[in-house]
Amino acid sequence: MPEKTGILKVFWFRKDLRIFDNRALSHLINDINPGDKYLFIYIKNKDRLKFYGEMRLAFLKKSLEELSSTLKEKNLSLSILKGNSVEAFSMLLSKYKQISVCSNRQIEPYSVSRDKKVSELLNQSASELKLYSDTMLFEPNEIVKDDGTPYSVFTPFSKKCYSLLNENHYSDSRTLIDKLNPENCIKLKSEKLESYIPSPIFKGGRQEGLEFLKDFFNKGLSKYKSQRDFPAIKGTSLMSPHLHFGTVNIRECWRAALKKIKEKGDSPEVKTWMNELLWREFYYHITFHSPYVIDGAFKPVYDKLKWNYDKTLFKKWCEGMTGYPIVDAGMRQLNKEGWIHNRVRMVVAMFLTKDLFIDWKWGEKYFTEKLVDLDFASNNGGWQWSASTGCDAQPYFRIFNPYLQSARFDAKGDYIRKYVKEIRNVPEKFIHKPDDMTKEQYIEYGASEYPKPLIDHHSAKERTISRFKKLSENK
DNA sequence: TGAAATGTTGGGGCG
DNA sequence: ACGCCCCAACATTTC
Repeated sequence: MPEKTGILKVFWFRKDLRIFDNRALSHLINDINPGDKYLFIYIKNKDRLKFYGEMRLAFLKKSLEELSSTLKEKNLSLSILKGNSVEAFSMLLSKYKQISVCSNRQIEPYSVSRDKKVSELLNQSASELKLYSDTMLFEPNEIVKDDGTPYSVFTPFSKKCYSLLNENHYSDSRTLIDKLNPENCIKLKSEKLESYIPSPIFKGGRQEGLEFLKDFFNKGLSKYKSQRDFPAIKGTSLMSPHLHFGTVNIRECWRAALKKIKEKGDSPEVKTWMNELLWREFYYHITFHSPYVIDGAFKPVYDKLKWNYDKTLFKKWCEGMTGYPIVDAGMRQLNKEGWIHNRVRMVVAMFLTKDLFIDWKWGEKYFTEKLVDLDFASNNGGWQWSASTGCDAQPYFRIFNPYLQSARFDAKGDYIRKYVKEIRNVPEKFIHKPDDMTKEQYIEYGASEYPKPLIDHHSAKERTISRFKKLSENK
């Protein structure tokens, strides 16, 4: 067994798969003395990755490969370790007397408890885990009401964000990677990553993320408010998976928005996007302050709702076979591309929870398995919003009519036609509600294979409202 | 980041 | 010409 050597400085990549403007990495580089040995790691934990869908694994692989080759260009090396985090650091502690680990803080309950365990392990060996703020513009304790308690409503939360926001929150931390002496970079045996077929939209890696951001800055940003709700148009930023894996960071997005405002003046179009970025922030903060949302309603009273647990209905929803074209188009896009347009995300979530009255946790789980951009906080927040179990519950305001949503946001049915091939030749007047066609018309337009609606929206809506009402009466 | 029901208004047809 | 009615379009309220 080799003799244990001196202090090792470790950078632990997690949801920050880039060199550029990486807060913890900037700190590490500043802390490194000329003779210090250092190591870059990513920990491949099979027990966690088994929850990832294949397209998401492909995204992760591509992003890690790109990160690794960026480091290689500087003669530095990324080591991919195996096991869970405690096992990986135990292994390092068996080789090095003392290690100092730098990483960027995560707020998900799982991550918080993992970091606590890692920290305790390291502390036993006079080692440490240092965490920095990078994933969000604000740390959860920074945005609180005047009485010190966290916000549970978005609008006042966002106002507080704007009032406190200054350049320190979004400035480039300038990661001076060139300062490192490559000779001191340790290289350990790396784990292999399995190959999967990527999403047709997102392949992963920082290069793609930057291209998307640039493209959005040039084309979509100044029309964001007016275009973002139409799923047939490329009106959204497509930054979500890159923000999740940190191939592009939140500050780069924020600076892009500010740059646009500087060039073109203050515009509600750009402001709307900034608000969307703050929604992400909001749900992160909610998750941090109310970790019980991982398996329960944000407002616990709604855990008393008696959801349906009908596997047959749920399967139809998963497959995009509900007979509601806009819902089916969304679910088929999810299955095929690992992504759904945000507007349609709300429509399918609303249909599952308010029409089929199936537990939002089932939908949340299915999205977790399928989405490339899956991010716990945004996904959970979005599902609870749709299910009316979250902050600002208000079930009356939270029931979409799938036909009206379809007619309003996909008027010509372009989006529907792209994913629901059975009805692609149906005329506009029937595309949102093929059920209005006669048998002869179904045949005439080649739509005979398309399913009849699983449920009647109007009666389903009434039933759902009465279930919510009953709950508030019993309070 | 709704939808449906209800209320209001104003222009045009028509007796 | 006038007033009444209808109804679309828009606004407000309610769930």
